[in-house]
Amino acid sequence: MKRVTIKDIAKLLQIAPSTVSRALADHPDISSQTKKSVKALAEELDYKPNHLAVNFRKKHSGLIALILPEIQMFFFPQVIKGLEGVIRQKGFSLIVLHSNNSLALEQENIDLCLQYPVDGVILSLTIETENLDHLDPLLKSEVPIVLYDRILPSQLVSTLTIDDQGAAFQAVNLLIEKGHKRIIGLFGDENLYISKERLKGFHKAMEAHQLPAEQEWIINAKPFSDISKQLGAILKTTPRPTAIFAMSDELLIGIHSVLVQLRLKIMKDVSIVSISEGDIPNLSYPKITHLHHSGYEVGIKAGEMLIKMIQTTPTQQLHHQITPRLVSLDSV
Amino acid sequence: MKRVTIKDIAKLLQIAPSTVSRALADHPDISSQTKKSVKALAEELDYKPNHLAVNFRKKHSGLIALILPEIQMFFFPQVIKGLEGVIRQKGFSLIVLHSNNSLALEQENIDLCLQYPVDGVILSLTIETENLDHLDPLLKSEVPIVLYDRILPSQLVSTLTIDDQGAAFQAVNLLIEKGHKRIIGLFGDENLYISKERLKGFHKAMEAHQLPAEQEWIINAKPFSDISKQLGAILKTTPRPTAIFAMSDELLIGIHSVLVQLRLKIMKDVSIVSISEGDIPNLSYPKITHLHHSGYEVGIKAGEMLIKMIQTTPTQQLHHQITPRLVSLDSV
DNA sequence: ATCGTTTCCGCAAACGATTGTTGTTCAAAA
DNA sequence: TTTTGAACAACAATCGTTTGCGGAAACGAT
Repeated sequence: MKRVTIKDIAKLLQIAPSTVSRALADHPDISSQTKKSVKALAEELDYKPNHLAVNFRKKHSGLIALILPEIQMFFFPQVIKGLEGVIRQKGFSLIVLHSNNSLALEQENIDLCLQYPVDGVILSLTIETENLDHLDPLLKSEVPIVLYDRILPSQLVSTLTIDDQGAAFQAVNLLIEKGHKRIIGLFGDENLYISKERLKGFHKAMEAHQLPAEQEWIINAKPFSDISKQLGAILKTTPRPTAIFAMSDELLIGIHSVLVQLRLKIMKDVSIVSISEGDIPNLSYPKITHLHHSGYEVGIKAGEMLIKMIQTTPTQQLHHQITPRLVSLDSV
Repeated sequence: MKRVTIKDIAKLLQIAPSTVSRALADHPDISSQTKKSVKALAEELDYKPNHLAVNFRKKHSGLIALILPEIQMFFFPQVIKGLEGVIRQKGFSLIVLHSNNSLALEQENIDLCLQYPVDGVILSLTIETENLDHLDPLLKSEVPIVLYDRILPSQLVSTLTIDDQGAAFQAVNLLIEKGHKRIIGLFGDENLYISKERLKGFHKAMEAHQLPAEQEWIINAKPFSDISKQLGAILKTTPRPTAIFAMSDELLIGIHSVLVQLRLKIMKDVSIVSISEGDIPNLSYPKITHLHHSGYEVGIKAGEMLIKMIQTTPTQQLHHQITPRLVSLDSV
């Protein structure tokens, strides 16, 4: 079925297409009489403007790209949820691109963004990404970029992070204040800026209390790898570590099966503090004390930042840091 | 920075834009000489065709919409991963829409799909959706639709499901064959077709072995609700049920904290079989025997079905059912 | 009666690429 | 020499919408 166009309406009403367009847009040049009849007919014919044409004419796509390095279970769905809401409300649509932790794919995704072109990009970097050179084409085309979570510090693009160092510091500090001295640190891939920052926070907290950092108690997990062997081995040493800090939900889940296996009880045998999206800590028993890193909040904020950048010209780079909230539950 | 257009190339080469277009497309009407020089210059100027213009002209957007009723943690990310891969490979992009389990929003999302218009829709229904009437406009515009997972049976659109009844039957049957007679059933929202089907499978298995179905042992959980109280209460009755069937990962996770709380051991005290995406069962200890419902596979298949529909005309409705594989681990 | 001002609307160009049609050139066949 | 037909490329229309500009009509003010 052919769809109704502005021309159809114009022909039926014996007026010019331009008039129809303006009437629909409530242009002041058009009499309220004309507007009324145009709108009535548009309604009747169920006229829907053709985005393809509008976007072409207006030279923007109404598309915002979210480029993900990997599909995480816990964080990413919440980011999407937050982002989608903000974006749709402002009349944009969200397109999702997946880099699969490959720099080459990330590159390819950026090319795609340029071809559309999308109106903005929200980007979390792959493990392989070591600099931001490949963003140059986007920058040159003045496509706003928000880098979040897995970032590299830069003044050329906007960035959105949580206070990674601070969060890790706070978590570990809490454990130490509760009397723990032998603390295991579970981190993500060691090449990630975010892992480095959180590791720094870990070390800072230890140093602040003059505690030695046991190198063997720091685990850097590759994505999707099984940490149970490493963690199990450490938990069998004597004297046994009494607390674990986990920098993500993925790692937190990994802890569970190890503890059950070794018949260790959370809280009684081992205290845990994590940086988490929030669902998993509440589904555990006992519930896990954590620093709440809300993907939902990140999604919303990222969307807001990007839209602000799109709507202001010349584009200004924004930098925002979310302070994670300590959620004290039952694991410490 | 202004981007290079076909006209620019034409002007520089003193030829017509149409010639440039055809040269780039390897049209036989163009001499290889011309083609070579055009391609060389295009390369040099880093010419990228403007999707906005191409799509407008060709009357398709290259967009495929994924409409989700809710953002699940385990299933949905894998679907995206599979889908994104297939789709990008065929030159489409994925846009994600979220209905938040509201029929009104689903409706709105469908409108959006029409306005673009997208080239195809992959849809999982909300809890509130009771019929497919609101898909009519899409159907009339001949936009291919693949309904997956949360479907309603229909001949008007393509459908992709797993053998829900069979999976549940197999799971429960396994438990019964291992000697269990008192089995708890954990299901999703009772209005969902998918819950009904799996419940049917549950009952069929019970009936096949002449076991009574205890109505009180069937739990229908609303999305995101806390099942621990209900489940905890049932597990405290005597004689205690000895096995649990969970129809999803979300429910499976819920079981864990209850069991830890009641100091019940998986396998020793309570056997478990679930229908799962696969990650959670392997992260448990002991690992959970489950019927593997691969989101990744669903994503890929859905993408393939949709693309086949897009590329064949007139559009034919496809119906496919994935048979979940039993993964025997340590929980039975 | 004349000159501004409004008010309202149409004309036509434009966005960038694609494509049906027409035209030119050149060489081979008649 | 004329005809025929490849081979190649230009012309122009087109997709649906927006927008700068110009112009007609109507009205009030001088």
